[in-house]
Amino acid sequence: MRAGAPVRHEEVDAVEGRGPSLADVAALAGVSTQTVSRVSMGLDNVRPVTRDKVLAAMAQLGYAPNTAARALRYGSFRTIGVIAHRLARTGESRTVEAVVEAARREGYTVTLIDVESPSSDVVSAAATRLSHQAIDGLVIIRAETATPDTLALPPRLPVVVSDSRFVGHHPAVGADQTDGARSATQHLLDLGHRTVHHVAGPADSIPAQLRAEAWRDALVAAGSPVPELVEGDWTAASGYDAGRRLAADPEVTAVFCANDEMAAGVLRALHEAGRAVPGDVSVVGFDDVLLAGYLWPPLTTVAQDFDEIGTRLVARLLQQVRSGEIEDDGDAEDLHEVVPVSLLVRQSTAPPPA
Amino acid sequence: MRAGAPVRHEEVDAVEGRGPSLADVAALAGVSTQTVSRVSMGLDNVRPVTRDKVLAAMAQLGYAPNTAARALRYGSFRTIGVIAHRLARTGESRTVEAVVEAARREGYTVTLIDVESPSSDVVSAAATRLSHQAIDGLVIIRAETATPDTLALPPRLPVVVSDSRFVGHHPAVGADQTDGARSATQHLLDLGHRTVHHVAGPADSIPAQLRAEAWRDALVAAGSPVPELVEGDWTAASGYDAGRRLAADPEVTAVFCANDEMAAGVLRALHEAGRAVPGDVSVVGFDDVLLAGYLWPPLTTVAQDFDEIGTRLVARLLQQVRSGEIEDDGDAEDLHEVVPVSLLVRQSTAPPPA
DNA sequence: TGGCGTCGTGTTGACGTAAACATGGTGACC
DNA sequence: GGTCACCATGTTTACGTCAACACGACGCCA
Repeated sequence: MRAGAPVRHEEVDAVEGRGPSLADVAALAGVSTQTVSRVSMGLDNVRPVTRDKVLAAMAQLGYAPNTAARALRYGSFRTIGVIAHRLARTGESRTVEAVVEAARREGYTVTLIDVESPSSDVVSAAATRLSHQAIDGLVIIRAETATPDTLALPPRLPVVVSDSRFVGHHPAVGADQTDGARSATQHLLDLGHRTVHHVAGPADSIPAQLRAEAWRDALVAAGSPVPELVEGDWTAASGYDAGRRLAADPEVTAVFCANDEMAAGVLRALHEAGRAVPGDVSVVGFDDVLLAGYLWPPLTTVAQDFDEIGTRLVARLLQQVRSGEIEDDGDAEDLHEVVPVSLLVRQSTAPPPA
Repeated sequence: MRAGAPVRHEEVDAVEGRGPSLADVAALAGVSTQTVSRVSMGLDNVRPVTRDKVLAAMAQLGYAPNTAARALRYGSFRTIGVIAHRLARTGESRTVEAVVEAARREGYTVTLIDVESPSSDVVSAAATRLSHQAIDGLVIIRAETATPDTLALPPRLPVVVSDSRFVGHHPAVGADQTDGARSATQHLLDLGHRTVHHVAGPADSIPAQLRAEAWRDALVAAGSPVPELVEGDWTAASGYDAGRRLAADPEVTAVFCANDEMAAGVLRALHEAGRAVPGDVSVVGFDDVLLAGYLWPPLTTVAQDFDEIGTRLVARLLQQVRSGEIEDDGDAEDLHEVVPVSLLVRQSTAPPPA
């Protein structure tokens, strides 16, 4: 039930720390509220003398427009909601930062919810919570394990998502997972490796699936044997575990990791096992996190253009907000924007040992 | 000028994708808006029969309460603002994540602004943007180079900050920088190093100053010579530059870096110079970023308890919000909460070479 | 000089909600 | 059986802002 949740306001109500309003400024300046409103909005049909009086009064009282009242008038909050999963991890914060910045350029602010789990019910609850707050649209970042069928979103709320499970349901913007994984794998094959091992993300994650698939396809296309993949959970710790197993196998000369954090774990495991990188084993990551270039050796990785993704997410969302149309059906092709990625070759990859 | 920025609303205005209101539901259910309001708020002084009629009408129309109107009535959005500097960097996202989570537990959501520069005017502008009725309180995370004198904040807005430059002006919660830097330095001295070099953060950053001071004090207290410090800008790249200089000096056997990212840069520079860590040179960082344990070698560092900091920031802020009092003066001691840090000894530190 | 546009400013009303107050009906108690 | 308390519900009003309209003053041109 959307509307049944009681909202307790007593404490806040008791405070009433309301600031000065148009009326207060108007009284002080000796003009009408409408004139103050005009000055506040920067309209030019106010005499300079009057304007100055009003500005002085505003400054004296510390006036700032009341967003709630404006939102009520306009039916718009100029705010977008963002649901992110484990903000501090991986590319999450990069994307959020880009979304925040893109929104700012458009005059929108961002309200953020961080969910511990990307499952449908948790994301649904977060969306409902946000919709009760003041938002005009919603950006869902990597609701990896949520499916469109089970995700209950408020009606009439524009939505964009940053991964591709929702293609055909909501507009999506995402990095070209497939091309990234393919070129990472191909890079290692081109260096002369017989095959490439893969440390994958969790099986229920769509990006993890796409990357694993592209890795497999690249191997098959090259006629290379396809080793069993090792599944991690995106964390460096899981990469370390995977790395220990891979390090024990002298056949392993090339590892493609589904993200940089797991790659860092693999690197540590290889170091501990005394296997040289890239001399004995080459390693490639995905994401280009800030520290990727300062791991040892500096990590070859697939760089996602987070800024571009954030910008396009916001653009796509505001397009819906402004048109008043929710793109919840229509041509699936149109709904999915793919942002190119680029392979950053650093020093963790080399030809296999002779 | 606080209120002068014109706000364009035409496009949004034209859309008017307004949902059903109390009045619509009331008309359909054949009751007054007030009764609908009571049902919507979950009050119990409504006859079950009437309630059911209203609930049915709500469901039929897909009614959801209008947040703007509620906020206007109450003078509160149940939202707190967070100003962060370079969200994707360092411990920033960890703190933001903790603040978001703590706010959620209290029934508040978080509106986020990410500023590119921590200077006074930029932060002031951000605060103004967030200001007043749109948020009930403001958390400023590391306004490192802003000073209380030049930082113009909206009046009557509860504020907490996460570093200590504002002690005596706003309540602050922060990690125990001094103890962290001291124990990091002492740890290296205890291992037998003659002295400890320091890669500092930018000179205008308060945490950087505190860490550098504590490092110096620890050396002086131990009767060790105090080498010239090397200044970085928190980035791994600057740490790398600093590391190249330090690596060239055979006298250097121990380096304390003001954050983990610069430590990562130093590690890379030492590796490239062929100096073993920790065999030839020991390195300590600060922050315990997610990858710290998976650098090579795993980095000894000072862990900040970001969760605790975030929780206390929110608690402190809501205390002000609820009491309606702004703690902008009073006992400076009371205004500054220090959260303990802990030294995590991993494998990047060892006794100096014989 | 009279009519008419234009410009600066004031007045009214509406956005959706909920508190405060008003009303009318029911039952209890003396 | 009359008074009173109480309960469910309706009516009024205010929150702050801004669009729409109203209005008076001035200047322009016929």
